[in-house]
Amino acid sequence: MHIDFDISPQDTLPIYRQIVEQLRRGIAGGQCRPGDELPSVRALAQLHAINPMTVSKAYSLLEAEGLLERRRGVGMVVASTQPLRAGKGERLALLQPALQAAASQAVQLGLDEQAALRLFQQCLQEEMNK
Amino acid sequence: MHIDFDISPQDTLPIYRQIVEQLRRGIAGGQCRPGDELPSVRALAQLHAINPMTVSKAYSLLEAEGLLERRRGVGMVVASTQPLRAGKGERLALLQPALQAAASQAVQLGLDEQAALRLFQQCLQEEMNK
Amino acid sequence: MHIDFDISPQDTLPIYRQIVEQLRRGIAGGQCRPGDELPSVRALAQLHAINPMTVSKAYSLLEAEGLLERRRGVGMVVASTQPLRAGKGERLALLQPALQAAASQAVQLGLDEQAALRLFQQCLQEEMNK
Amino acid sequence: MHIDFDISPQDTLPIYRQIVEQLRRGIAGGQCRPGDELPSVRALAQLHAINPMTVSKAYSLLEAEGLLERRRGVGMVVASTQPLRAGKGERLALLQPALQAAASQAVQLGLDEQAALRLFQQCLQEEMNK
DNA sequence: GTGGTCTAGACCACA
DNA sequence: GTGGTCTAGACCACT
Repeated sequence: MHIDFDISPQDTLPIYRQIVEQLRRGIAGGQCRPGDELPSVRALAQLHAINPMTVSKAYSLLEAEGLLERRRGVGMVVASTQPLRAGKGERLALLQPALQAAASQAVQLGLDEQAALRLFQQCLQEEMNK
Repeated sequence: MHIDFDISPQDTLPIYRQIVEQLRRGIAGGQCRPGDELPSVRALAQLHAINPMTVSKAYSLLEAEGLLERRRGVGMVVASTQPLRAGKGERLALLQPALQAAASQAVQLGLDEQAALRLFQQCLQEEMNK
Repeated sequence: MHIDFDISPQDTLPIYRQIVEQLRRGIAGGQCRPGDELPSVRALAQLHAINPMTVSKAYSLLEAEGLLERRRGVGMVVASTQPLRAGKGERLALLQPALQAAASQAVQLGLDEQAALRLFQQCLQEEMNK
Repeated sequence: MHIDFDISPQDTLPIYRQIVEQLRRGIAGGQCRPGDELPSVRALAQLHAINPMTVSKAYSLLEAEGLLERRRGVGMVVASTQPLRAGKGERLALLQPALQAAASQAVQLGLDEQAALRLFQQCLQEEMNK
């Protein structure tokens, strides 16, 4: 598993939920495939200088959701029941909340559609070139 | 003042910060102009079924920031020291974080630029017709 | 809410799951009704001499499952989306795992059906007279 | 020895204790008799896809308890000091905890005695036909 | 080595 | 007062 989590402790979104959502997207997007082993709780905790329990909490939630499976004494793996990649509609649905929030902000800021779209396009291109 | 706040109690962003940020954008976007009166703490609290202290906390923070002024007997008004509307570059800068986050999510989901842009356009149009 | 939890720290079932399952049964059985307030995390923790986080974990899981709702600043209540009492088939399904385990043990112990049933009847009557 | 262990890795009861308790019941029930040879650690581990150390741990505990004996070159056998079969009262006593727990659950679920008994009878019959 | 559970205690957001 | 999040650290079960 070579997903690199992007953890921001000062984000309002709790750390464990940052992990949950990034992993959820990684699985839906096909970046993490069924059977892939996840970084160990301790490794991930140390890498981002956070507490192991915080990572564990995220993993447990995803296990309860059925996205991850626990292999006793081995670690967590992406559940074999997951599709290799979610359908496009499903992935767009996962993206929608973020775009709705951004659209709401754009309108409140009195920006026109074209300006907002151009900025988003620019952000997308930067992100893809990372 | 006819800014209509969009409050989601189950959002991870605390309610008082939802108010603060929406008002900040309303001022930057020119929707709220210097001297405009804000809804009273009680009115806003009742309208959204939230605690008056939550509203009060948001107003106090904005007052401390200099965006709002407390007028005795009148209530809170948008500070007269505010520009009528922030410059477009400034407003785009305020929008950028949300779009960067969305772009990052889109890439993690394995979505292509076109699909993401179309969805954003759709969100913008829905938001403008509210 | 007057559900009295029966917590055994030395049970192999983790404490937070003891709470989860007892509450699940209490709701399915109609003993806890939609809107009922739960004992506060701190109160329950103190009553059973366990850590508040243990209780909190149980409540969070039930919230994620949709059985409980969080009322900010007030506490947890039984979700209003719950039926007053689950259907009989559903409640029997919740009981089945325990009975299957007991049946397996009875067979391993070489006990006959009549003896096992009589003992269960006796246990039921004792339990009902509590 | 043809005791067939029923191992559930996802059960909250640790695997080594599942083995210990099933064997304890098999001995009490007369299914395993003094001198009976147990499956080898490796065989049992392979059969249930569990770690040999887990099986070994279970056997060691039972040896310490005096229920099993280690015979050099042969393996583990049921201790010759065991009675052929425990008395019926004793076996019922071993079954009681499981039934008490089930009875408690039935009452919490608001089920009546008849329904609970019928379900238990059904479980017993299924178990006997295995 | 893996994850799970629990504790004790701190600080935050909300009413 | 309510619950939420996080930390640091201990011990357990399993590979």
